Amino acid sequence: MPKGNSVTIREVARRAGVSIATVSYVLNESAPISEETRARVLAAAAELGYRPSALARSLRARQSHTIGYSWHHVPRDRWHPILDPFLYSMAQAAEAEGYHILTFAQPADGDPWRPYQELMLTGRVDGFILSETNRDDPRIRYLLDHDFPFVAFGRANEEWDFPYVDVDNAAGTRMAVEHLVKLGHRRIAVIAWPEDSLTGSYRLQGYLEGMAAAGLPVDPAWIVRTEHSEAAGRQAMGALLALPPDRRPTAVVTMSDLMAIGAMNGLYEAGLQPGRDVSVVGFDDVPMAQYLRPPLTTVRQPVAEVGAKVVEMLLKIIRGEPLPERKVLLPPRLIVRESSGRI
Amino acid sequence: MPKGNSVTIREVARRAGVSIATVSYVLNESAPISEETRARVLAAAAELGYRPSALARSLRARQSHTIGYSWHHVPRDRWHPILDPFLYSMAQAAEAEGYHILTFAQPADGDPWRPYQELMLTGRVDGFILSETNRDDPRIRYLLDHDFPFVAFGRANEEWDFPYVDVDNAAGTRMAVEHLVKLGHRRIAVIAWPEDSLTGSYRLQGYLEGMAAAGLPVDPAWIVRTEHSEAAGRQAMGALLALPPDRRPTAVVTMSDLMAIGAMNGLYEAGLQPGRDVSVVGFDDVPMAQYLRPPLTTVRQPVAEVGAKVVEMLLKIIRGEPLPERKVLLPPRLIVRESSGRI
DNA sequence: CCCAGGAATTGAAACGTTTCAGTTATGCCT
DNA sequence: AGGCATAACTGAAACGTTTCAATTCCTGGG
Repeated sequence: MPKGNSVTIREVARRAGVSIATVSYVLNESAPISEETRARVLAAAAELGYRPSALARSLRARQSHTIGYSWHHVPRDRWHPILDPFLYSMAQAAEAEGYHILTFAQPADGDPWRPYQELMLTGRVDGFILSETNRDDPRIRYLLDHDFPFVAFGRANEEWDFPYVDVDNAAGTRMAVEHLVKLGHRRIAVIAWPEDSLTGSYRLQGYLEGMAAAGLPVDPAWIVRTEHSEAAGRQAMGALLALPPDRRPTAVVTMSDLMAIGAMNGLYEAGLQPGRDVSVVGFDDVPMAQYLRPPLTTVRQPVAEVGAKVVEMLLKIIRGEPLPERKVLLPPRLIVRESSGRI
Repeated sequence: MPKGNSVTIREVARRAGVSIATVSYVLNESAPISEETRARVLAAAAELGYRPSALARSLRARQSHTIGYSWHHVPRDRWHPILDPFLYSMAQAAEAEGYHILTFAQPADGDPWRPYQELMLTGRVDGFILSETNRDDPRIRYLLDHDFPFVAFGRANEEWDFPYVDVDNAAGTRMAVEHLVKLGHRRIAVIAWPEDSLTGSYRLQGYLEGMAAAGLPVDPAWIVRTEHSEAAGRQAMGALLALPPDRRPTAVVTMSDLMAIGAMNGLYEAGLQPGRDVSVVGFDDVPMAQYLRPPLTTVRQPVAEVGAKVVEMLLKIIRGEPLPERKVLLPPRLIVRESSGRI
């Protein structure tokens, strides 16, 4: 049977010959204590290796100093492009302020807000970070209705007023289009997500803005909406290649690196070479992207910054401090590699 | 200022017209209570939406019902091949038993066991899951010395007695070699990790066993030890290709998908085609592997099973239940795709 | 010489549970 | 009818903190 720890404030007090209140005051520097007593308490605490119980402290303060985070699990043929850096930067930012991240699974069935409710009602967390939000997101609805602290990585309904940090998705695809235009492309297609994806609609919008800014017409056949998978990306590329030569796009912008890879594979299947015959641009800049053949031009999201920012904002909310900016949009960066072709 | 929750057992007791002890007994079914009272308490609790405070409960029980997990952060040009499925399966397994996973960051500097110590002494967690263990792992040493509950995904020094679950790495590379031998290869190389990697030494050992079992000699030049990166894999392949034709390997086993990708890129650079001119096998089966050109033959680790198992074992330890098997080795699976060539 | 006032310290309550040790009411046996 | 076991329930302690309110001890002013 392991012990864990068991030295309490009482023992420190006894060893230093003072009351537990004094020990608490010394350790938290929350009351004037004579230098001599202070030194004695500190010494006793150090000798015993005393660390205050986070549990007792939390109970008393009614603050768990914990932040909840859950992510959507994806099937094994896909991946979560940002989980690692996002979670890591959140953990770092939280720990710098004495908080910790509690990760929980999103059960496949049942109301999506259930686990949030449970954590909230049992007082296990002081707030939540959400990611992969969408329009009518039931989790946001729930937290908003119950006035519980949270910050989202991603937006939702325009009319819902809640704090979020998001990447300027439209700017990302706009930059991709601008880059392709600069390379001389005029017929640029987009492999987009279904209409129910809010993030997808921002990215599509960026494409449209980019085309409009360049004064290029958009053939409706160039906008392919399909699900987020490699196979879908491949099929979409097949459909684009089936267009008559004068309408066939010479470049394709996609919603994700996964779909970009599908698109490139679609080109190979047709005997074409990505980056030479047709340019392809992805979104996410997963680590693999740079090692693909050809290396993938893609839009990199400032994931670590988002992670640090959402935590910073959430802690302000939890502490009741004013929140200077409730809605933050961070710019992505276009990483140019060979899949978009040579200049 | 958000409220969180605040309905306590006291209010439930008042509403049901009983003492708080009775409420507790009803809710935990830990004492005989008349059916009538039971119903009244349950009704009161439901009407108030009462959920017991996890904090108070933990303090009283001296159990946080929380498990700590930390992972090594990697630079952006690499990735953590198993974080998502591993963390997810752990969270699921833990939650089924009323536990949660606390994730924390490993600071770049300082003793690696510091964050473990902090969490342990403050009573925030009841135990830890470790991953990416190695020989002389200071975290294992620390937890062992302090007799604190933990289970590792991965092994360490033979003489250290601690509970772990690991994938049978040797079996993985052995299967890879067998597969290649079956395809007719006789000169099979391995791109391995530096000697200080314990996991790497198991995987190398499996390669050696596979070669021995097939009665094939191993040319020392076929064993290239190098760091875990795409560039290293590429250079290693270059070195292998530089061997004289009669010593040049026709197949290569690698320690990871990342290095396999490097190896394949090395082949392309030399104007060769992976899977046709030289076979390549990876390790991990990252989601990308199947979309590579050619799709990568690789060893898949049963990550979700490991996650469920380590949690199951840790909870047994925490609860003081007997642990039937302290050292578990799970078999990996070879996923055959085209990078290893046609039969 | 007394007392106000401040600095340093302490006792005890409170946070919300669980559970031990008791108290009441009921029914049964002799 | 009296005693006693049992069932059902309750009061209070305890988990380890923080912090309010109270207490002690000085010092200096009148």
